Amino acid sequence: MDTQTRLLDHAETLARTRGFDGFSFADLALSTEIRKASVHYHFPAKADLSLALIARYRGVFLEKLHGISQAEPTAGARVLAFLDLYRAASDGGRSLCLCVALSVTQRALPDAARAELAAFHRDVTAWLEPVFRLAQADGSLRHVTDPRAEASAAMAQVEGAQIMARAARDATRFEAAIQSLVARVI
Amino acid sequence: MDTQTRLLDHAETLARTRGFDGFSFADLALSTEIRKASVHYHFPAKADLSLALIARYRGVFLEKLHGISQAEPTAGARVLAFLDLYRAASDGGRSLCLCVALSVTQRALPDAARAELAAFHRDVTAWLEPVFRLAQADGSLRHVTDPRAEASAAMAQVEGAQIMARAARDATRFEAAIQSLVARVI
DNA sequence: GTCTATACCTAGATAGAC
DNA sequence: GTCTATCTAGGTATAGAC
Repeated sequence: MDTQTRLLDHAETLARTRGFDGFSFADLALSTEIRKASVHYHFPAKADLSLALIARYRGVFLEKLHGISQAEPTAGARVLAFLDLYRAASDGGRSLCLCVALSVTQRALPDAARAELAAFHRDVTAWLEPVFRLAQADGSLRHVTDPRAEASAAMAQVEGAQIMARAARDATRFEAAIQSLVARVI
Repeated sequence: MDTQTRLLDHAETLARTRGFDGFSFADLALSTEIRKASVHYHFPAKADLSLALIARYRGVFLEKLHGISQAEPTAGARVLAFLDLYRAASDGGRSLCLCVALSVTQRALPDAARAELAAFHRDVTAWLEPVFRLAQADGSLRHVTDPRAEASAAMAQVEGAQIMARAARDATRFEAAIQSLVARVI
């Protein structure tokens, strides 16, 4: 695997477990076993790293969503698979979705990274909305009256669930927070 | 107003707008117009400040919740008032509830602060659960089947809504993310 | 209680050799 | 592409005068 990819992999893990401001190029250098200056060769500034991270993450995540659409015919099954994605990202409260991890970063991200982040949110809700619309048609999820509102709400709920699990370092908090959605699946 | 209180007020604002790691004692000294060393006199380490902040915040927030219970007789009205609290805390995407701001902090909080944070989450969901139970009795909120699950979900939803509004610096994201809950009020 | 001054450390980033 | 060495800025914290 090339150095660039290894750096992104380790940086993603660090950003998601400690927050983007919670690791330094020194930490990244340690975990990839190269020197700090070499990290700067690949990513001159941390701002460059943030952009590369979120851009890659968005592509990979969208692929997964499309995979769900192809594998699951019903809206209920798609929502459950969506929750699986975020459950995995939460990793028992040890980790956050990269999007959440960067969203809560204090230090100003470069405009390009902020735009990627906004695009990520837009893409995910844009994927969710037709899922809830499908639910109205196939009846595999109860009480859907406004697919657009449901899409926003579901995203907020999984993001909040990750935060709660992380604060308590307790995986069951995530489950408790999404239970109301799971229970609506027929 | 005494210095201690002024320090806590400014520190709370800074923590909620920039994140707890996003301000330094130097920033706090600047905004309160005393010297950095004097800040250290009141709060020897930043860990002490985190604990004082969350402990005070929990008390104040619980007071507000009790106020809602007394002022609003129906479950629907209580949920709307609860949302008002978080809408105000979000301040158009410029701010976060202190609890969220500290929950997403990268740097390890002292155990006592972590315990306060967990207690805050526990207290709020403990307040929400009987509200949803009341909804089942008074019919002022649609589709409540599991008050306990609803309490967890509502908390996740408002926390996630704050994160989304903050990431986009856009107040309408908060509204969009809680719309599904608002629409359930009769 | 508040101040000036300072010590210590870490993070981000660059220079220049190999 | 990777290294050693170094610079600078800023954050946390303390000493000691007033």
